[in-house]
Formats: sequence, structure tokens, C-alpha cells
Amino acid sequence: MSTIRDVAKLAGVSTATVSHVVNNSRTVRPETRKAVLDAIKRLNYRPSAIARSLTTNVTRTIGVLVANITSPFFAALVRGIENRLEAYGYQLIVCNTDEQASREARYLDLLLARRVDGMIIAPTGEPQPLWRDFVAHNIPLVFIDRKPSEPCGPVIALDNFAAGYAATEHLIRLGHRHIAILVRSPMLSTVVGRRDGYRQAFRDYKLPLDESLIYVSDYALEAAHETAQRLLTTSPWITAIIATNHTMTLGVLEALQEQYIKYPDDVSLVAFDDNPWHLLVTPPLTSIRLPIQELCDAAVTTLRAALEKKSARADARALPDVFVKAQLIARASCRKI
Amino acid sequence: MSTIRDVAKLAGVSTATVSHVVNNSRTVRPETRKAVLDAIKRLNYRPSAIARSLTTNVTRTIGVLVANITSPFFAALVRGIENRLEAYGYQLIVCNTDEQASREARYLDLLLARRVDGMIIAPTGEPQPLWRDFVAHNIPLVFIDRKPSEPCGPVIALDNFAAGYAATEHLIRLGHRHIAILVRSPMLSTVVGRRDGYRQAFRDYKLPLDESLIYVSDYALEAAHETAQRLLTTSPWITAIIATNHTMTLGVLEALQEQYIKYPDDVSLVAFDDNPWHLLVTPPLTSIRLPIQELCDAAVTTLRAALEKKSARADARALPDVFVKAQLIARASCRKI
DNA sequence: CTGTTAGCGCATTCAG
DNA sequence: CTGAATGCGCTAACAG
Repeated sequence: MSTIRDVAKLAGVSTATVSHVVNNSRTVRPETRKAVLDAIKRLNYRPSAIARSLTTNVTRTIGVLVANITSPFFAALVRGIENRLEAYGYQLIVCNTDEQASREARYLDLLLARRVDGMIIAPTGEPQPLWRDFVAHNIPLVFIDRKPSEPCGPVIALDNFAAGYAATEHLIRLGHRHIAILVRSPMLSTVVGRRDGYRQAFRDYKLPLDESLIYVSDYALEAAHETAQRLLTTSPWITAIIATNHTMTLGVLEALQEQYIKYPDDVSLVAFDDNPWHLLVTPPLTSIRLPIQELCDAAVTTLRAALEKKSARADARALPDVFVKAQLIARASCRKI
Repeated sequence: MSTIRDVAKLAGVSTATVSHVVNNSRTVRPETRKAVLDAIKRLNYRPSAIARSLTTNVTRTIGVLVANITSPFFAALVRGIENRLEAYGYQLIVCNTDEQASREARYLDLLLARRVDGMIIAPTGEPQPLWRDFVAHNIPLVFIDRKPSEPCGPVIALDNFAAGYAATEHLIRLGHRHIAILVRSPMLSTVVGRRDGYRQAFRDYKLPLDESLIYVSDYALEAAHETAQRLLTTSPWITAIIATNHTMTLGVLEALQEQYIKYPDDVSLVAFDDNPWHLLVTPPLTSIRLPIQELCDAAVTTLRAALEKKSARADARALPDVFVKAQLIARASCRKI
């Protein structure tokens, strides 16, 4: 691959001039510029991002860690972040941690070695010592969707408490008293928020809260499925279920189908993470729609602010958290009781 | 961030020794090695992947271009490729082209500048001049899912002809004669294959083929939806529909629902891209399951072979294409007629 | 307006 | 077994 020196030689100028033509970093006489551009074209020269990064100490790369790229929610998040960030000339390195803290750690290490300019992280839940290294090296961290177990940067997330509350309140108002909720490990801030919103709704409506109706499951579809089966057999008196994510929703619907339990007749349903197919099952699902676009916008805005501050040597950790509201979309999967 | 020189100084050795300790590239006296490792730990030294790439001319990075990261199919593809490739110490830079040739071109340019070691590409359909540059610089290209419009590397794809044939034959055997098929632009090899398989099935069964039942739609959900509506109103006599991807399936189901058309009573349905929710709609969808794992395996194996060959200065283009078979899963969305 | 030069952080000869 | 020296491709002073 031809280098800046090849171009300089061919154009009969110095490498400095070539560099300045390429980067528009100082005025170059039109004829000189043309000679350089011609040489560049003839040699099919393409500056090495590697070499450039080495000298400038800037990679224009943002590391993105998501817990599960096959989840529609995270996939949409990645797409949104990429679209907004590319407008500012940043490129993403997306890594899929698959909900494993060990993978998260490995990727943090790799991305640190690659000297990314910043990170957007949906953490797995466990604290990561490497976060501190990023902070120590002034590489801003922005957490998205989930709060880190240790504060190492601003958080952009859903108001999970409100969302959990809204789902529960919707059912309570329809007359439900025995509402089960399917959640993941309470190590995740999303889970804590949604569960506590659920609890608070019961308190506010002065209804007895049965903690045993909070079912905890692993994130895999099979696990969600099994937990849903268990839920239906051990607590058959419940009249409603809240599934707190996409996989839980699938698991619940599978279990209902197997046990010939009809919704909303036998049990009402509220699903988190709205999806196109929620409209296509019979009857359509009442869902909590997460404002993905807003999350992406806020994450990118915050990250950019952090990158700015960094150059100004201020403390990037001082940026404010952002919480966005979800929206309950009432459809036919919940009935009055 | 501390450098190799800081470590060398602290350990009282040369940078060469530090380098060799880090890379295990020559025998170092145990005490020396220990001194180096201690210094590394104390300084929290982390070699710069940038600098290393500059000297070695290797990035251990693979560029991955997918058409639409929010599609369950491509998301699963990315996940599979990442899982297999990380075992060999490669990292991915995943880029979402959003089905736009211009974005594909921009990303090719960026990844070339970043000197990736290889590429896995699901092309948008239009030929990309930059492919030639990769080939010229001996950076192997592996195409996945879709054939490139110009042969620039091995192709790992579905046997789309067989899949289209299987879907159509399934319906023909059930007695259907008026079968509509919803496809994307025939610029895509996947579309051509599926469509031609459809045609061939009619020929083989000596049935008249109505070309006007091949409906072409853009890939967006709204477009698929509108095309499905049009299909149902302009060709109401059809007794079956084949939706050739995830979005088309959603569009068809939406249109059926709006027009109160029941499947399989009024119209039978075959959907490409099996998804968990296909089991949860009523009745469950007969689907074509794509062997994603096999695609990923073959792509990674082929890429690794190409990377090997490259070092051996052989022609990486000479690697064989791989075609894998899809599987039709008969469920209740098709009825006998 | 342009050229010279000195690194950026590392791997890798070649000597010892 | 170890060190000194060179260069990867580029940008950024500094000089002219």
C-alpha cells in the first residue's frame, strides 16, 4: 500500500504538504494541491488510520458494549447510536458480551489497548475493575440502559420504576389483585427499578403484596420458558402476568400455549419491549414501549459532551444522568376483572 | 498512559526485552522476566494495539458489513461470526449499511484505512469499486448470505433456489395453484434464487405460472405492508402467499389482519426466517429455517483459509463457495385445498 | 506558501 | 540471554 512518502515523491513535494492537503490543515497553492491530489489518485493512496492515530493520539473510535446483540432492543440501540455518531465522524466497535461479565472484561481490555476515544456500555451487572482504568486515562464512559454497579460515568436509562409502576397500575385499575411479575436477576438496575415500581403500585393502592409472585429467571429463552411454566403451575390463582423483557414475553406465551391457558380470559398480560409482532398475536399484547431513539440521542449527546470536557480537562464524570419515560400501549391482552 | 519505555526503565532492561516478555517471543531469564512483569503491573502498562499494528502490519481485526443489524437474521449472523472469530484472537468491526450502497462504500473506505486483516460482507446488491482495492492489497473478502454483483471472493450463502422451490412445492402439493410470492429487489442474489426456485416448481409440476403474482417490495416494514395490501386487493383469488423474509412476513400478517382475512382458511402462508414468535401467532407459521450457525461456521472457516493463503501469497479468490440448505418447518399456516 | 525534522509506541534486526 | 538501533506512516513544530 502506498505511503505518504510515495505521494510526496510523485508530486514533487514534501510529506508535510501532502499531509496538509489531505487534512486541509494549511493553505496550499492551488497548483501544488492539484499535483498532490493527482498523485494521490494515481497511487490510490489512502492514509493509514493506524499511523495517524499513533501520532495524534486520537482514534475517532467509540467502543460499544451490549449485553445481547440478538435482542431487538439492543440491536435497535446499536443502530441508533451508530447513526448518530457517524454524523460526527466516529466509528463504532460493537462488542457483544452475551451477558457474561468475563466477556465484558475481555472486551474492555481489548478496547483499552485499541485506545478508543470513548465508550458506551450496557453493563452485564457485575462491577468491572477496568472501568477505573478508562476513567484514569480520561476516556469517557457512558452507561446505557443499565446503571453500573459502581459509578464510573453518566447513565442514560429508562425510568424503570415508572415503567414497572405503570404496568402494575394498569392491571390494578382493571381490577387485578394477584399479579405475577417475571424478572431477571436483581443485579440489574432495570430489574430493580421495574420490580420496585411494581411493589410501590401495590402500596399506593393499599393492596397486599405477595413477594412470592416475583419470579426470577435467567435471560435465556429456555430459562424464561421454564420459569413461566413454574409460575403457572405454582401460582395458578394469579390473574395477570407482567413480562419484563422480550425473552420473558416469549417464554410466557409459550407456557400459556402449552398449558392451553387463554389470555386475556384466564390471565391478563403486559409485555415490556414493544415489537411489531405484538400486534400480530391473538389478541394483540399490551406493551411497554421503550423510547429507543431518545436513549440513543441522550447517550450520544452525553458522550460528545464528555469528549469535549475531556479536552478541556474537566471531570467527565460530572455529567448528568438522563432518564427517559416509557409508554404503555394498551391493547387487548388485559381484561377487566 | 505508560509506554514500553517506562516499563523498560523501571525494570532496568531494554525495551526489546519488555517486548519479548510481553509477546513470549524469545527466552528471557526468569528473574528478568519477573522484573518486567512487576514493572508492567506497577505501571498498569497495556501495549498499544495501534503502535503494534503499525510495526507488524497486522491488526487482527475483521470488518463485518451487514445490511440491517435490526433484522434477527443478521443480528444472529453477527453474533455467530463474533463467537467463532474471537476464539482465533480476532476482533470485529461491525458496520450496519442499512441496505444503502453509499453507506457500504463509506464503510469499505473506512475499513481499508484501518487496515483490517479481512472482511465478511453481506453486500447491498450494487457493485462496489472498493472491493477491487481490498483484493489488490491482498485483504481477503468473504461474502455472506448474498452473492456480490462482481466476484471478488468466496460466497457463503443459502441454497436459495432450493429454499424457494421447497416453499412452493409444499404449497403445490397441498393443492395450491395460485401462489403469490413477496420478494425484494431482484438485484439481490437471495431474491433471484428464491424466485427462480418458485418458478421452477411450477414448471416441474406442469402448472401455469402467473408472473404477476411475483410482488416486489422495498425492504422497509411500511413498504412490505403496502405491497401486501396491494397483493391482497389486486389478486384476491390467490390461495397462498410466500413471504421471503422477516419483514415481508410482518407486512403480510398486518395486511391480513386489517382486511380480516384468516389464514389458513382464506389463504395459506409460508414465511422465510424462522423466529420464536412464529410459534405464537395463531395458527403458528410454516417457516423456512435458515441454518445460521452453518453459515457462520463456513464463513469463518473460509476467511481463515483466505488469511492463511494470503501469507502464502496464493490467490485467496480461489477458495470455494459454500451453499447450505434451509429447512422447511411445516406448521399450521398452510392448509390442503 | 513549503520543507526539514523529530517523534508517536512498538517489533525486530543485528551485535554482543 | 540481552541491548542498541532502525523504521512502520503519519502529524506537528519550527524554519525558511
